[in-house]
Amino acid sequence: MSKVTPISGFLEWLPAQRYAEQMVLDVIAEVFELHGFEPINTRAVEPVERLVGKGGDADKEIYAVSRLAADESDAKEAGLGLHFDLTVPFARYVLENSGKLTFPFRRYQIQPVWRGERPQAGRYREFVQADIDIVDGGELPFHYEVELPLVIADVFKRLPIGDFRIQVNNRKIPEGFYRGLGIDDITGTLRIVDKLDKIGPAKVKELLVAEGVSDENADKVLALAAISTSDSSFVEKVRALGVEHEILDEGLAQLKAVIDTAAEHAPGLLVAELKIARGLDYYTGTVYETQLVGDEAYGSICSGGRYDALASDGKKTYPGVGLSIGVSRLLAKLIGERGLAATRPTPTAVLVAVTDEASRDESMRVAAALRARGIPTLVSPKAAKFGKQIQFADRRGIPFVWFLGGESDGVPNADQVKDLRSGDQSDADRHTWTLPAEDAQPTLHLPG
RNA sequence: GUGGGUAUAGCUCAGCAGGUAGAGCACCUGGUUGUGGUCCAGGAUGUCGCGGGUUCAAGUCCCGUUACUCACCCCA
Repeated sequence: MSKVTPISGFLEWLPAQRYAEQMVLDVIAEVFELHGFEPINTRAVEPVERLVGKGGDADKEIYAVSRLAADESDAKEAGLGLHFDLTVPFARYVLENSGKLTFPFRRYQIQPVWRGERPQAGRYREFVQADIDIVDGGELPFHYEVELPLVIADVFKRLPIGDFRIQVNNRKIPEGFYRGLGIDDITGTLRIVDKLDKIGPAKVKELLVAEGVSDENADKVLALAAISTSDSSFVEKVRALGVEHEILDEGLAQLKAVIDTAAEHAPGLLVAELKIARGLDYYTGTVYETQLVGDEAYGSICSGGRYDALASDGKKTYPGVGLSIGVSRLLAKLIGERGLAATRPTPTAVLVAVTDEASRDESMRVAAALRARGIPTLVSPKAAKFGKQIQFADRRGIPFVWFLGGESDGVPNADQVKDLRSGDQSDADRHTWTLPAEDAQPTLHLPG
């Protein structure tokens, strides 16, 4: 083999970083469960035909999976591809298990997904998503669209990720608004408006006019997109633009409900942002997008929305609403750049020193006693000088070193434990000694 | 898929008018004969991404190639 090199777009952490990531994942799962979501996992592959056409123009990003030794008989089987999100497999899962699931079904799912696109900052070819979705057969009550962002807000509030902002819009607002203006190409218009942050209002207007939108209407489209409020005052601002349409009314009422409820349960975290569009194909109601404050250009770290037809078996349609946390993107920023870390870099709390190889058995007994009481413990690999053994622990971030008492003149001495941070060393009993509270359960912290 | 940048020690990088490779950090040993972090003194380390060309001589110039990276598209 030649030189080992990283593969672009595939993120791998060092142990301390992975440890922090794991703690984040634990918090996410825990909060999802607090909100009544049940865990599922789906296989990594789906038939290619189920994948294509389901994710906008994701087709060209799908990784195909085949055996190296595949021959013609294999070619007759359905081609397999790695899933590029968790929604498509979930939809399939719902259909496959519809008889065994109870609806409305609330599930969470934390898994890697794969997209064969060109990587760049915050974009990977393999990344982890943490999804929650609520799906029902036939009709899905609107109130779930209010509930979901509150779950996400709860997750983020429990993580030291700094300030964040969940932006919410409702697809019915631009749709109704555009229809009220007489614009028919809803998706095309949205697609152009979606570029607002990148190219600015002047360019957007140019593109709109080029698409046949009148100068006056283009201004109104831009005026709508400019509306951003943290309370329900956006309703009056939209009204002030003087456009009337039934769908617009519905959208405004729904978005108002989301924002009003959020004002009570997650004050300041949700913003009505009428320019966001999201996944142009299948979203039909509320859409969400989340930015880290100060890193808005980094991209959304949590997105989703309402779709009327998550899945359909021909007879029955399953509408759903879901949100997906881009765990890899979020952590590449927080762990990779902002230094988010656990309060110690390793799960190990104690290194039991080995005085000499003859007493290694005794060191192992100490370790067993500590482990039995839930204290992560490692026995020193070598009976090196104590200075070396302390250094071994220190370099790994193991906070405590345990020394056997041994005996002098036939009288046993007490074991001792040393706290490497303070240098304090004192007698300790292997059957009763416990970690200080702050060491018993490492937590996440963000420097600065 | 399109366009730009980079590629030298484990890491961050320097090197140039073409003349057989350097710094800092990290690492190892000792000072410190069983208690770390500091300090001092020593020490090891490179197919200079790969292939070809020009040249007496190429890390340095030219061509190609691969990988990484940034941006566009789109998205978590």
